[in-house]
Amino acid sequence: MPEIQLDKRARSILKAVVSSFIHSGQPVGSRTIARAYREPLSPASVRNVMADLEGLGLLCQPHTSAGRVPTDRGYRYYVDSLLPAQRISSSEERVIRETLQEGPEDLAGLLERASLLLSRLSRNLGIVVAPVLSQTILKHVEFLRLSGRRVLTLFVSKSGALHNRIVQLEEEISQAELTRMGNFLSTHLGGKTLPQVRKELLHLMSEDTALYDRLLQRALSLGAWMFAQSEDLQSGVYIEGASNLLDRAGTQDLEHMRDLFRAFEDKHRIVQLLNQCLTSDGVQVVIGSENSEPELRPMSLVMANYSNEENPVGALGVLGPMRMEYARAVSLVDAIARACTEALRERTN
Amino acid sequence: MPEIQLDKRARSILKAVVSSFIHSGQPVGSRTIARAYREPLSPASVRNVMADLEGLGLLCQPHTSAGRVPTDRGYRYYVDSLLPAQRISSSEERVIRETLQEGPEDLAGLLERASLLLSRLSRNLGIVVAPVLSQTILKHVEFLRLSGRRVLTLFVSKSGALHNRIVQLEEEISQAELTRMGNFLSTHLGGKTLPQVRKELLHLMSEDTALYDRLLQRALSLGAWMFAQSEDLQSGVYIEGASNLLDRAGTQDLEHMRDLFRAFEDKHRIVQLLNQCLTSDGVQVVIGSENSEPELRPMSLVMANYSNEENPVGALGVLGPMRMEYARAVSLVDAIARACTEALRERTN
DNA sequence: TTTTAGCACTCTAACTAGAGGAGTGCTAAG
DNA sequence: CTTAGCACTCCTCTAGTTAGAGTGCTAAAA
Repeated sequence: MPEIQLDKRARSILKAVVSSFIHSGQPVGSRTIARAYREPLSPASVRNVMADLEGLGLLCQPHTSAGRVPTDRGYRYYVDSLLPAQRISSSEERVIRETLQEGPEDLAGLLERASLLLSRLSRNLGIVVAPVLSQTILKHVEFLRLSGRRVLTLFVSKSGALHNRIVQLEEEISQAELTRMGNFLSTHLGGKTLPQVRKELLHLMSEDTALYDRLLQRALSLGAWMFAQSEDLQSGVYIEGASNLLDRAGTQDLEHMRDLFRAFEDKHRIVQLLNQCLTSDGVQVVIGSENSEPELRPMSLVMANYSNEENPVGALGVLGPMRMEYARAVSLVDAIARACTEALRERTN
Repeated sequence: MPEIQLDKRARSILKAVVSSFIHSGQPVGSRTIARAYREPLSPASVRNVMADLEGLGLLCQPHTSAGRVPTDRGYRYYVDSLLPAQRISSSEERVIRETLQEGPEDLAGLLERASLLLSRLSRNLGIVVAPVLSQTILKHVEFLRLSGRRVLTLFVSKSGALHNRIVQLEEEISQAELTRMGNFLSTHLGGKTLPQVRKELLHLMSEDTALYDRLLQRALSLGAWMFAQSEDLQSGVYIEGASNLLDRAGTQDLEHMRDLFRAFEDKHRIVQLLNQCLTSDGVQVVIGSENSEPELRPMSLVMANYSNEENPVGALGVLGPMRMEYARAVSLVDAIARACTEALRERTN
């Protein structure tokens, strides 16, 4: 895609068109722009510029005698080069900090609250993806005998996330023995990330098995099972505010909405989509057809990652119509991502 | 509401009208019924009967020259007296059993699967409410020191449900001490239901405090905090299949859908709604305006409860348009509720 | 007494035609 | 380079018309 160079007036007019369309949802005519322009400029002049912008593929007309509407590339230019600097209001900032730092909940609660904030404050769909397991630091392992050979295996991460599964053992084990097994694994594996845990387990198992009593051998194999599986443990996705999307949808968008909702039933795809931004910092904006998922083509996604003390671990964002308020969404996502990072730090210190 | 007595023909025609409307979604004319009738009957005769049914408030016309549509009372009569006996197919039955009994997950996973089954098999919205806390039997208490004075408190129920919160202590406690506290509470409170646990805690605390060392006193107060709060721990709700609802919605139902989705963001209300059926056995059907929630008025809800070995503990159901396939929904909800009860029994034995 | 054919009537959905209006592109003058 | 003027396009809204489905009523048939 060629770099597009626009002179000052063209930039100014493009910005006005996009802003106006975002605000009204109606195609923007030359008169509207001319009126709103600071130095008086005739509609005809505006039309000339708009025709140029259309030639560059930044604007288009729904039909010959309608006003202009931004194309995907138009939005892209707007977001990249024209976005009015905006900070979230200090009162909103405060709400965010208080909501995310005071909660008495576990990690899941924190993330759900974050998603709710994204949704409420942007009036769009809020999405939060839980920390990836590869960055999760193991804190504690516990085995609880539920009944007979049924055992609840659970581990807690340093940031307070809780993962659990139920396993059916081949032979019964007493709770006392299970407790010993849990303590053994907690002591030997605590503080490591899950990939490290897996490696360490393999290492321990390959050592001269005579060193360990039979119980601990079993502990190792149970641990291996637990953490081997943890790859497909779908890390949670927290989606809030579906009704916001429906609110803005016109009657003809109904089909899009159907597809969209159906797509959202496959959480795996959402995770992958959001986790793209684990590798690069800052807020990212994906506009309309740039989207890899066909169902999201008529939408835009504003997203960023959040970190534990060292690395990006999870992602969050706002999904809305292409004519969303990008300036606001960007500052909002940025603020909430930072607040999540902050809240995570507080938990682990 | 007066008992309505209908003769054989009227019942038969009402049934045909409701069935036809459920199937087609179009107002049903007298010709349609006359054609589908086993013994040939003229449209005029059918019209007479239909006029009677309209007089009884069981049918109505969208406008003078349209066919008939069932009223809420019409659906009610159909569900109460005309519902064709139907059992779920044996292959579906098998899918349900396998899905709900083989899963290696915790309780949350089981309930999510149940919700997914309800949604997929009914092509409507599936809703499952987690077991109420008042019936939850405590299995184990655990305290984990996350950092500084931050402690993850968690308890596990007999059926494998896991509840956790994070608490900020006034003074630091070592993990060893926390473990002792957890063991103490597990031993003294395990096997009791949560209300019993609360009572027992109060009792223990009121005893001569000199009997206990300081640590155990702290354990008691932490436990009291933990379980006192557990009342507002929103028991989970698992809702799946929103896109199904959208699929059937016509363009003019868009507003209803908005309201509906907005209502569903308040999970508390959903819990209350479903938990109504904890007190009475069997499948219950709530039709249209019978619904207590105004947003659900254009919808119908088919629901039932599921039990642990003794008592009803949770509820599940299917929400769909008033013209849903009641026969199928009823048998489906019944089957899945039974399967959940069964799966719960297996877990706790 | 019950059923049915016939008929006039009602109301909607779909189509057509025309008026009004917003907005454009082009041209020529400032 | 800007702008006024103008012809043109195309959408949207309204009103009027038609076709069709379905009804209720009446009177004849069973």
